[in-house]
Order: sequence, then structure tokens, then C-alpha cells
Amino acid sequence: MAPRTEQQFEEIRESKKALILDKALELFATEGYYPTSISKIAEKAGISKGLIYNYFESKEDIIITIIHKGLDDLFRIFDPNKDGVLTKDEIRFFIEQMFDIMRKDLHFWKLYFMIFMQPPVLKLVEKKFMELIQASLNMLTNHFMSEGYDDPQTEAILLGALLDGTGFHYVMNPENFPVERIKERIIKMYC
Amino acid sequence: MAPRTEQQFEEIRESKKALILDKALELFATEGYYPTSISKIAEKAGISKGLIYNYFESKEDIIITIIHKGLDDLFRIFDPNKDGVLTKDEIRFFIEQMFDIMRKDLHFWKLYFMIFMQPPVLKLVEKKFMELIQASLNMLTNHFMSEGYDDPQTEAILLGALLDGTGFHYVMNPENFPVERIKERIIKMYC
Amino acid sequence: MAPRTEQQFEEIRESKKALILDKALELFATEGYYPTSISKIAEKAGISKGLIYNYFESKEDIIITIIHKGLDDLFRIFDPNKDGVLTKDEIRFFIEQMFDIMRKDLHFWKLYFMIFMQPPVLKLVEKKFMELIQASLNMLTNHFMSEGYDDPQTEAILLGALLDGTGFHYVMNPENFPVERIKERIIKMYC
Amino acid sequence: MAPRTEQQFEEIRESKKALILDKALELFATEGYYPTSISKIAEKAGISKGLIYNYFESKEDIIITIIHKGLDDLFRIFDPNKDGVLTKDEIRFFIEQMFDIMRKDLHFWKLYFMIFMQPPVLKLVEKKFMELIQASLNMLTNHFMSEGYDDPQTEAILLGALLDGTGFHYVMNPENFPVERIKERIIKMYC
DNA sequence: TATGAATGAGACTTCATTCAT
DNA sequence: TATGAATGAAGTCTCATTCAT
Repeated sequence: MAPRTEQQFEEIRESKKALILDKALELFATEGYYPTSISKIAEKAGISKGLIYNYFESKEDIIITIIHKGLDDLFRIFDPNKDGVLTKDEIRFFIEQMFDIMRKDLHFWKLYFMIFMQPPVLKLVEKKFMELIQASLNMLTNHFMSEGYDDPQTEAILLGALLDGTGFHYVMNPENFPVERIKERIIKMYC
Repeated sequence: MAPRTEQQFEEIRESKKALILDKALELFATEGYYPTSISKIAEKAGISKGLIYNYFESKEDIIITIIHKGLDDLFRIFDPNKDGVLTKDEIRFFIEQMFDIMRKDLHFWKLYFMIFMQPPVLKLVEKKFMELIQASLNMLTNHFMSEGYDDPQTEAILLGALLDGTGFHYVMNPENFPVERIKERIIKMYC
Repeated sequence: MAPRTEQQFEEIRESKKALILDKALELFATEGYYPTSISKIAEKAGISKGLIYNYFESKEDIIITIIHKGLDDLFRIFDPNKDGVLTKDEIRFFIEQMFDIMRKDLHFWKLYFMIFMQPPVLKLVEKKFMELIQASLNMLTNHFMSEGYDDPQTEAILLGALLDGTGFHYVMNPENFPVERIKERIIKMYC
Repeated sequence: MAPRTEQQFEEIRESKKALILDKALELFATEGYYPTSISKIAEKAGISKGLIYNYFESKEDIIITIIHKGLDDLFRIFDPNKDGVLTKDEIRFFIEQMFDIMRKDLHFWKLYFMIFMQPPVLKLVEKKFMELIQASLNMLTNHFMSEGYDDPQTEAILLGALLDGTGFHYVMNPENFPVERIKERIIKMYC
């Protein structure tokens, strides 16, 4: 019989890779990175342990891939038109959307906060992470500067911390978090 | 030499136990819980691996002890006169002191944030944790209610998130955090 | 296009088989038998892993084939007219040629010496190997007997060891081996 | 109960380490390096797999230790008074003794020849190996020079190859090797 | 109290081989 | 004939915990 075409292989590869990443993300987020073994990921994905190494070099490679992909997505959301400038509307939009975005991808967001507090995991993605955070802070600072704030940098750090703090609490316990009222309260503060 | 008295033994026990907890906290905070082996703790404490099991039942027991002790301390700080009521002055005092407190015990505070994001670790101390958080939120809510806020609960959650968020960023990178300006900014908001 | 004839298929088969054997030999000789994976052989031969199993039953089958083929070639060199009798001229010829022969096929000769020292590999080809060695020793013994040596068998064993020893050193480090002078020296001893 | 003294621990360590090295050498020599698993070594030594890692860093560490120790012993035998100079008597003595020495330590000598032909294993000990070989060749060359040979270097290489070749055959099949007659024959050549 | 040798379960990873296409 | 995804056994190694002294 004729062998599969290149494209067929590519499709298999892509879908299987996505499956592994998906199950790994779920397990990392619910059980933690270290307690999640390659075996568990394989089991959850319904494949053999060995196959995972056909797609990823190591367990580290899996989490790095997940985080890099997630951070790219995140950055796209934070500055949709990619101009490096935040308008008041973009901030309002971001605050209004962020909890929805988080809810849709709860696992990633758990992982997002998890990363900070796992020294060896943080080290794996530190560079990309710090770049992203710095870029966000700079954009917020510039925004507050153009809005005429007294101390735009402090304000940017404060807003950053507030968003992280609320995001964190939301992700930890989404059912009992008063999303709408928190949204309004933050928007009232800044817009 | 006279044999040691019962009390002397007890003192040795206590100081050794404290030593182990201290070194374990340091390692957990800097390297993470899972990557820190019992051997490393023993080495850092200058004792043998086996001895650790003379004082603690397991690795889990160590981290549980550390966290419980830390949470008790934390609670004492948050409500110094233990009356369950927060005055405006207590809040101002807390905000003014919290970064100093954190700086003095940076390792614990790293661990504090770490706990949330390590599901198996969180599970170990979940009950005590949730009680503390709920108690704090209730006190803040009551405070804002007595201050005549429209939506005291949302305000309490927001302040909680803000304190967590700023605390988190401070602990992550204390050198570059504008402590004084952030303090003032928060106090201006709430006092 | 006209369909390939049976014979054309056969030719493709043979040339592909030879390609696999060639690349496998190279890798076995330079990297060792165990560290060489089927994947590496396939990659080096520019074919897929699976195809190798179309031509060979197993990794063992590959090395057995290589060694058997090599031993057949070797035997042809050692006794060109296949009469089972070695003349003084044939010995001189063999000594004069052996280093050239080795240089042309360095990989096989590395493998030749490697075989002895890899018990599981040796076991695979032991029978053929021992037959060859015994036959060679017998021919040498007969030769020395006809030359009137006191102890022809010892002399045969000694020459065998000398040829193995010099061959071994040559193969290990062909650049720094004084081939010509060694040749002359051995010929002076025996011819 | 009082813990073991430092010396008691030292004794345990030394004897257990020797046991592991002994069993590992035996298996490496009879089964080969790669086919010998840590499990097999542990089983043969009657201990647990994990314990081996209490004494050695890795499987590589084990073979390196064995080979380095063996080479040190070998060098002591080859130049007993360690003066870097070989007399005719020392050579005669070496030739007379070498097969006895080999018989007593057959496993090591199999390993000795094995090393050359396992590229990754050779790499582990290459430096020490090459130094030893060069030193031996230099001593032999100096010897033949002082004996007035025409081409002392070639003679040294030839004797080296002869000793390796006979040693190799002896180790491969000690029962059927005419040790005494080979000894005499070599001594007749050189002394 | 104190030591560190010893265990054993389980982690990550590799790779010869099979198989659907 | 040809491909490479998929398997599963086995290998190396780690580490919390136990135990004899």
C-alpha cells in the first residue's frame, strides 16, 4: 500500500502534539508540574509513554512549549493592534475581557501564576517572561504619563499588581469571585 | 559532667527542630518544594538525613509545620489586638508595615505565594488557609461597611487582591519595587 | 513508463541492501555497535527506519551479515588460490598487502577487532569465526612444518598473534604507524 | 544506641565499593559493557539498585574507576622499580610473568582489550590510556637503543604489538594457548 | 540523640521493532 | 517498496523513608 503523504503525516503530528500539550496543561494546572509524570500525561492522552518523546524532547520541553505559546497569546490580547501603545479604551477593553479570557483558558492561567513560584520552572522561561512583563509595564507607564498622572510608573506598577492580584484570586476560585462588580470597580478607578 | 536535665533535652529538641524548619524554609523558597530533597535540608542544617525523621514524620510534615507556623504569625500581624475588628488605623498600620514585615521574612513570603500554586501542597494546608483568608475578608468587609462603602464586600476583595498583588510583586523582586510610593498610593485610596 | 522488470527490482533490492550494510558498518566501527541505533543507520542511509526491516530481520541480522561477508572476503585474501596451502610467497604477499587492504577497508577492520571483545556480538558469529581462525592457523602450521621449523604450531600461533597485534595497532592509529618498516621487519623474520 | 563510628562507616564503604567494582568487572568482561545493566550488577552483588548510586555517580563512573585502577596496577608491573628504564632482565621478567598476571586477573584483561574497541568507552579513559601506551613504547625504544638495535622504534612497536597480540589470544582462550612455548619463543627473540 | 548505609518505588528516557497506510 | 507513528520493555537514575548500630 502506498505510504501516507507528507501532509497526512503533518496532520497526525500536529493533532497529536496538540493533544499532548492539552492534556499536559490540564495536568500541570490541576496537579502541579512536578507531581505530573510523563506516564500520567500519556495515560490521559490515551497514548504510550514513548510516543511523547516522538513529539517532545523532554518534560521540560513540554512545559516550555506550553508557556511560550500561552505568553504569545497573552501578549496579543494585551495589545491587540500591536502598536506598543495603550489607549484608555484598550485598557477598559482589557479589564472587561480579561476575566472572560481567563475563564476560557483557566488551566493556562493557573499555570501562569504557578510559574512565578516554581524557581526551576521560572528559570526555563524567565527571559521571555521578564520581557513580556517589562513591555506591559512600559506601555502602562506611557499611558499614565499621557494621561497626566503625577507618578505614572507607580500607577503602572499598582495597576499591574491589581490585575495580577484579582486575576490570581479569580483563577483560584472562579465560582465565588464577583467578576462584574470587580470589573466595574477597577474601570471606575482608571477610566 | 552532670547528665542533662529533662528540660535541657527539650531545649535541644526545640532548637534543632527550629534549625531544620529554618533551613527547609530557605530551600523550599529558593529552590521549590519538590526539587528540595531531604538530603539537601540535612546538609544545609549540618545534620544527618536520619535525624530529620526524629523530629518530623515526613517531608510533608515539614512543610505543613512551616506553613501553619507562618500563618499563625501572619494572623497576629493582621489583627494585632485579636478583636476581629479592623480600624482605619490598623489598616493604615498594616499597609505601612507589610513590606517591612515581608522583607524580614522573605523566604516565608515566597513560600506563602508558592503554596497557592502547588496543588498538592495547597491541599495539605487548605483548611487553615481558607479560614484565614475568609476571616481577613470578613474583617475587611466589616470595616468597609462601617465606613459606609456602597459595596463593602467587593471593596474588601479588591483590597485583598491589591495587597496580594503588590506583595507578590514585591517578594518576586524586592530591590526594584518602589515600596514607599506604593504604600502612599494605597493609603491614599483607603485611609 | 514501462513497469520495472523482476530483475530491476532485484537490483534495487541489492543496492539498497548494500547501502544499509555500508552505512551500518561505518557507524558500528566509529560509534560502536550498541550506541548505534537503527534510526541513525536509516538517517545516514537516507531511508526510513521501517524500510530497514524490509531488508533485515533485526539489528543483529545486520551485524551478522556484515561480519560474514567480511570474513568471506578476508579468507579469499588470505588464501588466494583457495588450495588450503600457504607458500612462502603467499605469506610474503599477504604481509606486504595486509596493511593496504586494511587501509582500504578500515571500518571493517575496526569491526573485526571489535567483535572479539563484545561477548554478545562474538556469540553471533562465533562459529564462522573460529573456523576461519582454525583454518588459518592450520595453514600456517603446515607451512612452518614444511619449512622445517622445530615447533611449527607455536610459530604459527606467534605469527598469528603478531599479525593481529600489528593489525590492531595499525587500525587504531593508521597515521602514526610505520607500516613499511614493520612490513620489512616481519618479512625478515619469516621469509 | 550509639551510631557507628566514622571508621566503621569507612570500612563498610570500602568493602561495599570493592564488591561492586568486582562484580561489575566480572560482568563487563563476560557480558560486555553495554549489555551489563546496573540491575544485573546489583543483583550479582546482592544489593539494591539504588545503593550502587550511593557509591558511584553513574555506570560510566564504575567503568572509569575499574580501568584507572587496572591501569595503575599494570604500570606498576611493567616498570617495577619505577625508574622509567627497562633492563633486559626486566623485559624477560615481564614476558615470563605477564601470562601469569593475566590469568590471575582475566576479567580485567578482557576489559583491557575491550576498551580499545568500544569507541564511547575508550573516550572515557583515552587520556590515561594513551599516556600509558606512549610511556611503555618510549621505555622499550630506549631499551632497544641502548642494546644497539638498528631501528629501535620499529622494534619497540613490533614487540608492543606482539605482546598485545599474544596477550589478546591468551585472554580470549587461555586453556588452549601454549603459554610456555610462546614465552620461550619471545624471550629467544629479545633476550 | 544521631548516623548514614540500604531499600524500593517510581521518575525520565531510549530504542528495537511493529504496523497502518 | 516505503514511511514514520506507535508501542512497550528495559535502562539509568533519584529520593523519601527505614533501620542497624
